[in-house]
Parts: sequence; structure tokens; C-alpha cells
Amino acid sequence: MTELFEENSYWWRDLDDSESDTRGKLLQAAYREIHCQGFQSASLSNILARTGVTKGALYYHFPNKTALGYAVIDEVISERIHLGFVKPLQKFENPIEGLIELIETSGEAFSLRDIQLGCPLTALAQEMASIDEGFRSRLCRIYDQWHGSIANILQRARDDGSICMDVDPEIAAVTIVAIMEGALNAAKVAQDMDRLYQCGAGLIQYLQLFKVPDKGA
Amino acid sequence: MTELFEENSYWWRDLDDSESDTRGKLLQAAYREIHCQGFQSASLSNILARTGVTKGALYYHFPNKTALGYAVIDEVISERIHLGFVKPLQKFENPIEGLIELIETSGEAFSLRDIQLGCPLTALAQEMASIDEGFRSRLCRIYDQWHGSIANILQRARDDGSICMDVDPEIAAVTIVAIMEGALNAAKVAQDMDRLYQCGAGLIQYLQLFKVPDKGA
DNA sequence: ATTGACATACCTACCGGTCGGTATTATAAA
DNA sequence: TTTATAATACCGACCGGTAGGTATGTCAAT
Repeated sequence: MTELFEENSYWWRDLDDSESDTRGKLLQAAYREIHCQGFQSASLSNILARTGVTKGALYYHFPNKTALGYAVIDEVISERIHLGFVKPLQKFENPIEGLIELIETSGEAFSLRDIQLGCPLTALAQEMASIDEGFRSRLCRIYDQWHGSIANILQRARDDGSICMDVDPEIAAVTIVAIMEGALNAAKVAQDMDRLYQCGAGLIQYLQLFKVPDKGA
Repeated sequence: MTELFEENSYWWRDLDDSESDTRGKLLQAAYREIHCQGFQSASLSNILARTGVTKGALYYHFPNKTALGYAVIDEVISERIHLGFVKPLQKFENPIEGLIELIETSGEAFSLRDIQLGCPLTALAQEMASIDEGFRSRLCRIYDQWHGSIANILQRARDDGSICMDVDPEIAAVTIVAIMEGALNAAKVAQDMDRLYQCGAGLIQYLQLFKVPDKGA
């Protein structure tokens, strides 16, 4: 078996393996183990072995496995999604161009390995949302922030007339995220970056609908 | 904990619990257990207890847990996706109207419980695609059939001029499935049917792009 | 002397899987 | 028609291993 855990990845690039921060090391290792195996099948022994931390230390910092999972969502995944999908959008004047830019650069950002692993948010949502309310509510918060940030820039764009008045920012935001997560899912199963590009093209088509009807005519 | 397994559900309505067919009973129970818990956390003991079948009988029909999982995909999930998402599309003259009809009726087909559980195909894909090649290839086959069937009707519609010539059937098909799976994912996490409707509205907007440019003008 | 930050040994429950045995039916030779 | 054989379908005690979790011990810094 190829050990996906050992690979470098977009999903855990630049993790701050703060040498002496036991709690931090546990969080990062737990994040990767959970991303690779799922939460329920994530093995504390693996995390311990990989970090060199002992069980006593783990249970000093976290009351149980579930709490560790919650912390991974709140402190690692949340930030990753923000850094990868929310923040990059803020710096664009025109949200449509920002979205398109984001779609196009993500083709370069992801390696095939990243695609195989898939989005950690979706994975955890699929596995845990119906099993544990603590997981669900935390994951939901992240999705809501993601939706909110997109809806926000669409609203602003609508206000200043750079996109069509009759686009509903909320519907558009939810749909855009759905396409992105759906695209990541499709590419993961197919193990094929092309799926990502195809959905990217579809998303760009969808975004064309937002343009103001040609004023030049 | 509410026992999602015990609920009736869109996802396992009309399962043929063929009284005396041990293998069939195991398949159906395994499907439900896997859908509720995920494959890795699915407990053979649960499946056994729920069916009244013994361990000896299970291992007579299946060499191991993995083979049981494969059979669930090939024989249960495959058919469910076909019945729920592929076949309903075939009976429509106009694929756009067919898609829209499917989106609208699915709002009635799903209960909140169904939404909480989510699509079994996505769940298994997210959990197992990067862990086990046997799972991945089988799930990929189902997605390919789904994509293929949509691409097909779009191609036919293009040929007879009922949709715009410059829609790429493959890109459109992959994108449509991505939106649907993304919608189911969003609704699951939010535990809210409205997410489904929002994405449905977004998908319908997207489908408007396929219409032939107004010939009456 | 107390506390924060671990380390180590240990516990029980459950997991997938095995294996010797059994009841029932099908086949076929005598 | 009886009887021997064999395959099918199942039973359930048992096994090694791993899981999450706990109890107690250590030890440097305040």
C-alpha cells in the first residue's frame, strides 16, 4: 500500500510542526491521519507513533478522541479552507474574475495526490455529519462561512452594478460551493485531474450568467 | 442516539428482504449498515444481529468483509443510482425539461432523514476511493455510467437541435452530476432541505445556458 | 511541596476471521 | 428401493489483534 500520509500535499503544506508544541504536533498529525483514514478509523496509536508523543501526553491535552477530532476541525481544517478558498477571493475587485482565477490556479495548486485524497471538509462531512452532532455543527459553521464570504462579494458586486441584478447571491454562493465540492469528489473517484478541469469549465460557464447584459448593444 | 438504520428511507425503500435468501438479506443489511456507519466502521456483528444470520453463513457467502463491500456496490448501490438518477431521465423527450423535472420531484422524494444520511455513492467514494482500489474502480464505474447517460441525452438533444450546439455534452454531464452531489453534501451538513432547493435553482439556471438562442427574435 | 507536562503499564470491549462440526438435500451405486 | 456418498448451507465457540481509555508514576520548574 502506498502511504498517502507520508506524501507532501496541498492539504497539509506548511503545517507548523512547532518542534516543542506537543498539542500542536498532535493536532497536525491527527489532521493528516483523519484526512487519510477518516475519523472513525483514525488510529490514535498511529498518531502517537508518528509524532513520538505518548498516550499520556495525548490524554493530557485532549479528554478523548472525539475532542481531538473537534479540535482538528476548529483549529486546522477551518483555517485550511479559509486560506485555500475564502481568503483568495477577497483580493479581487471583480468577484467573477476572482472566482475564475481561483478555479484556474487551483489546477496548478493540486497534484494528483491531492486530488486522490480529496477535500478534508467533504470527507469529514460525509462520514460524520449524520453520526455526531458536534462534528456536524462544526463542519456546518465552516461551510456557512465559505458560503457567506462568496455571497458577500456577490452582493457587493451586485450593488456596484458589476454583475447582473437578478442573481441571488445566496443561491449562487451555495451552488458555486456545491460545484467545487462536487468537482473535487468526481476527480477523486476518477483519480483524474481532467474531471476538475471539466467542472471548472462548467463553473465558468455558470458564472457567465452573472454578467450584466451587454450594455454596448 | 437516534438509530438512523431503523428509519425508512428513500435510500433503501422497497429493498427485497427476500425471506429465505440469506445472501440477499446480508447484502441489504450490509448496504444499510455501510450507509449509516461507513464501510470501515460497519460492524459485521451488527449486520449479523440485524439479519439473524450467523457468522458462519456470512463467511460461506463472502470470503471477507471487503468482498461483501464490493458486492454491496456492484449489486445494491449501482442499481439504486440507476433507478434514482439514470433511468428517470430516459423517458423525457427534452433532456433539459427532464433534468428540471427530476430536480423538482427529488424535493418530494427525499425526507429530511434521507438528506441527513446523504448519497451512499458519495459517502463511499469519499471514504474508500483513496484507500482501496477495488472500491474506487467500482464506484468510478457507477459515476461513469451516470455521466455517460446524461452526456448521451445531451448529445442526442444537440443533434436534433433542441439544445444549443456549443454545449459540450461531457463537460455538462460531469458538471451536472457535480452540482447534484455537491447539493446533497451541502444539505446533509446543514440538515436542511433548503440547501437542496437552492442548488436545484442554481442547476436550473445553469441548464438555461443550453437553450437555443431565441429563434423568435 | 505542589503542579504542569508528560511516561508507562495495563484494562476491557470489540473487531474481522477461522475452524470443527451439523442438518438437509442431491446424486448415484447396489 | 434402499443405502452410501457428497455437496450445500449453515452454526457458533474461539482466536489474535487492536481499539480507546485509565491509573499510577516520574520529574523538572515554581
